[in-house]
Amino acid sequence: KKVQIDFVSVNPTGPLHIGHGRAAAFGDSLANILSKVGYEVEREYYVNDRGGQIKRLSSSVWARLKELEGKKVSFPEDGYKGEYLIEIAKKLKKELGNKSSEIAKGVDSKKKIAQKKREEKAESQILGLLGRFATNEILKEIKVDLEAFGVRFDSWVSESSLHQKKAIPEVLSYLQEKNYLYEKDGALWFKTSLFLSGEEDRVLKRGNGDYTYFASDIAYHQDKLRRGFDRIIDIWGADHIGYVPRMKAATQALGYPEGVLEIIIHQMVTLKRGKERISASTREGKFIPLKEVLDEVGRDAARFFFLSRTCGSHLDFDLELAKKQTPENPVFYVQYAHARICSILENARENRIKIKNPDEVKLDLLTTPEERELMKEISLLPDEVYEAAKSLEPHRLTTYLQELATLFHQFYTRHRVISEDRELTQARLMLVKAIKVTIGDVLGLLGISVPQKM
RNA sequence: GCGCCUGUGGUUUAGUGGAUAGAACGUCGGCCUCCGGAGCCGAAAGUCGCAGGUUCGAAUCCUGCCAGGCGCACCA
Repeated sequence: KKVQIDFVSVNPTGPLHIGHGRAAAFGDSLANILSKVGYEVEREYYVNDRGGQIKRLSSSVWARLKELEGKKVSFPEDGYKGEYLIEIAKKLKKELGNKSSEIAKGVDSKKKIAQKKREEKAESQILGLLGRFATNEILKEIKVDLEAFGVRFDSWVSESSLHQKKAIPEVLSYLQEKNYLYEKDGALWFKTSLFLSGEEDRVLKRGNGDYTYFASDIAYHQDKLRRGFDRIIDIWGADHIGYVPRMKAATQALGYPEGVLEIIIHQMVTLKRGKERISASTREGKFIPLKEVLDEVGRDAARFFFLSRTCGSHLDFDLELAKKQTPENPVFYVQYAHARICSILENARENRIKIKNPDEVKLDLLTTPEERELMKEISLLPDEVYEAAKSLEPHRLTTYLQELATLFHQFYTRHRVISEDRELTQARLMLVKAIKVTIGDVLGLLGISVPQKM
């Protein structure tokens, strides 16, 4: 069966921040888990590279560009205030050389009213150019950050490619045929209320002829559904919660059964610095970049932290605390168990102990409570993975790993693996090897590294 | 105002209607002749937001209330 997971899909208007890290860790790990239980999984990133936000981005870049040229500008009120746009403006200036300033000058100086039309045209052209450049640059940064976080996508689909394919008018005429649309106040509306009581009808095509985001999103989902997936999973932030019913209604309108589209909402990550709460806003430029978190607490610790909690819980991320906790982070507890086992196996090798074939080893020698608990725990692995896949909850696996590591550390302090008793040594080496494989597999599913040494 | 989500020791949290609610951090006290002390053992710390209800049995299901988060556009 084929499943597609759409996650992160951050608008290319700013770098990834801490909240996106949660979605990235969650989606990536979920993809690993589903693939482990036999699904053919595709990871997709949808790029919203059109619309009002890109216009705002463009004018923000333009303002930064003018600033660089020493002009006083009033920064657009609803613009993106983050400093990353200054870097992009610098880059833009370098690549375009003097050309940009000439164009900007031409537009800036409004001399005659007759010129106004031409200026407006030039302005929209420049903004378009700036928008494409900035979007591109930001997307590049996003890809670098994702790579550093160990997340790779199989497929990137952009909103503008849907426009090029004329996918939106196509899907609208389909809905029109089905009689799911109507005109009112010069706009084209979708009968959401037909599918869900309590939902209001929504505009798909505005009075000025532009399509709304909802319209292109319907086209996008139709495109996905046509690609033949048995399941489509969208992972969205809580700020899109109100959008869920609408999207599900649209899927039904397109003639697909309820349940093909699953939408997982992960709650926001609220940032704390001591007692002060900071809401992560890209627009205001107030956010902690994911990159910064990775540099400070590390990829493994960050992923484990995000994956230790249910995605429905509101998460307080205290950067100071996270940094402080780094050496005590449970991820090291688990990794340490693995490294210890590697060290035991290395020790066995140095003592020239040959590890026998499984069928030659007397496992019934493992009779201590610690050994029995460990064997029981290891045998739970398939169930744990299956349950994590079924419930779409990767965090079960972090809990499992901690339990397994605890049992191992207890066993380790109470019993020696390598001893005079050769038969017992063989049995324990086998046990310990099984634990190693188990920890390695699960850490792999979580996208966390599996160190031989620490 | 309406909708969705969340409330579990000081802090961060796990918990698929079932036994004495598990951990981790922090606090206090122990454990290195011997495979890695990033470890182990122990202690203090909980009216599972509050109040009802369903049930033989509720942190878990239902209702109401309180607190916090996120939404409620011809924005994306």
